[in-house]
Amino acid sequence: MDNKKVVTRFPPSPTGYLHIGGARTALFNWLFARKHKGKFILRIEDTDQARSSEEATNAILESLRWLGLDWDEGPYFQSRRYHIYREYLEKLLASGKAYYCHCTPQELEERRKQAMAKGLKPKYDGKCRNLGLGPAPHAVVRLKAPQTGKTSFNDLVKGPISFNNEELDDLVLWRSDGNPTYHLAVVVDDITMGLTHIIRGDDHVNNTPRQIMIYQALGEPLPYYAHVPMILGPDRTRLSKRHGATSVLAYRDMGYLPQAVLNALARLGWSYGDQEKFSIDELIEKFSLEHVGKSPGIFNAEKLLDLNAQYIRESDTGYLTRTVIPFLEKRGLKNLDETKVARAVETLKIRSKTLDEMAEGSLFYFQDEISYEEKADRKFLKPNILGLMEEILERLEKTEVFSQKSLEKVFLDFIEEKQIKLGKIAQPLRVALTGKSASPGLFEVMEILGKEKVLERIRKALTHIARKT
RNA sequence: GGUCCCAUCGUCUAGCGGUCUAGGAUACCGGCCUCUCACGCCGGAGACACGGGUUCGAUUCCCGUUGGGACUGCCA
Repeated sequence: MDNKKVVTRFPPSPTGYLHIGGARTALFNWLFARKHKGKFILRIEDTDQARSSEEATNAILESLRWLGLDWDEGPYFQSRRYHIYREYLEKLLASGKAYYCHCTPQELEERRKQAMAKGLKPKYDGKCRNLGLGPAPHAVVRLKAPQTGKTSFNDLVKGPISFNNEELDDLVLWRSDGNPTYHLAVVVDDITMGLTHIIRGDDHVNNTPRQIMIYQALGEPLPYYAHVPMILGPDRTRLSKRHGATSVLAYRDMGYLPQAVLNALARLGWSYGDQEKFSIDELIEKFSLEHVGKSPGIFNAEKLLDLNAQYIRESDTGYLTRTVIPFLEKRGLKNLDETKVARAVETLKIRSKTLDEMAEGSLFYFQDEISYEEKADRKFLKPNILGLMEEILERLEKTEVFSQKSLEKVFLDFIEEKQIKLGKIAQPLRVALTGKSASPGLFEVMEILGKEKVLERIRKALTHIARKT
């Protein structure tokens, strides 16, 4: 097995969107496969007909694509592979490793209760185990599991794990409705697809001995197991919808960059010394199961936000421009001039934590009319500034070249003459031009807005202030 | 309840017996820079759950306690 090509998989069940935890499992499998030049398979586990949906499948595929986690094979759908599971089931039946069980769910429920009442384990009591029953309308097929001894495996992240077989019971392999159960389908798929490494959430640790028993009953070699700790919500319970934004697509829609999400996910549970930032290539190069931690972690949304801000700061302006445009359009802006968007992006890169924030912060560049933030209006657009503003308007009217450099000169000369601080005039002007008290640098704003727009907005502010007197 | 897993700053984590008066990141608090907001820089506060061993020496190894999580389905 050691010299065999590595094969990993991501097997979501399409019962909902892809959440952070699932995405991390997918990422680890993907990284491990890429690192070892192996194969990464996508498999949709839709044996639960009632809960599976096509929308969920599509959302999962879209999430993986957005993250850039490409698969080499699949997506396979378990619902289309029943003949294979059936074939393996027959093998087990033929070899006496599995048997038909005629107990009804109600009977089982009853006996489970009784066992609990007596303080015994609520497991299947093995009633039909040696009855030699055949198929029947509501029969299920169970694995004839070993009842003594131990089932052990060496987990690649947790180390040796062992279970007493007395703890386990004869699990159902085939349901009375004619469908395979999860355990059978998983094991048969993993065998037939040639899986070498099973990297999954540690909520599966307890399932592992059952699955190992199926491998053994089938006489198949075991894969390596690596159980990654769960991701918890802030209340330390398993991450779920209750914890707010947990879906990958939600982060996309909030204006996160896929690299930032990937980076954050990788660092949740895995580490490489003190390094915090990794490019995809670096992740592939440096990822290893040995450095995956054993303890569960809480998803740190603040840190992701900061990482996102860093990636935005460092991203190529052209790329940011293309990705921010949908966020501007979402705000009703049409026919955007890409060159102008790029210039706006250039000024907002270092002050935006998300693309959504960037879009919000750049609205004033594109709107015909801006509105003043109430507080900013009250604080800076006061009558006492009228004089200075009129004077600077005059100078700007006379300024031919509206470049940052020349504008800066105009202002420096102006404050020198007037013996005032730049802030004195800069803040009121900022509000006049952007509507806000915080914005990119005044001169870059003016350059991008252009002379015409700048003059227009200053004049508008002047009438606005005049009305207050 | 039973089984299994886990336990370093609020959070993510480094640490694989002495290098630890425990390092980084984030968030928080000061300061500097400055036309605002950011960025950047400097500084601050903040953790080895507890109790036994093993050892010359434990954050690191073993056991127990406590705490947390997962599983306990004809769901995956």
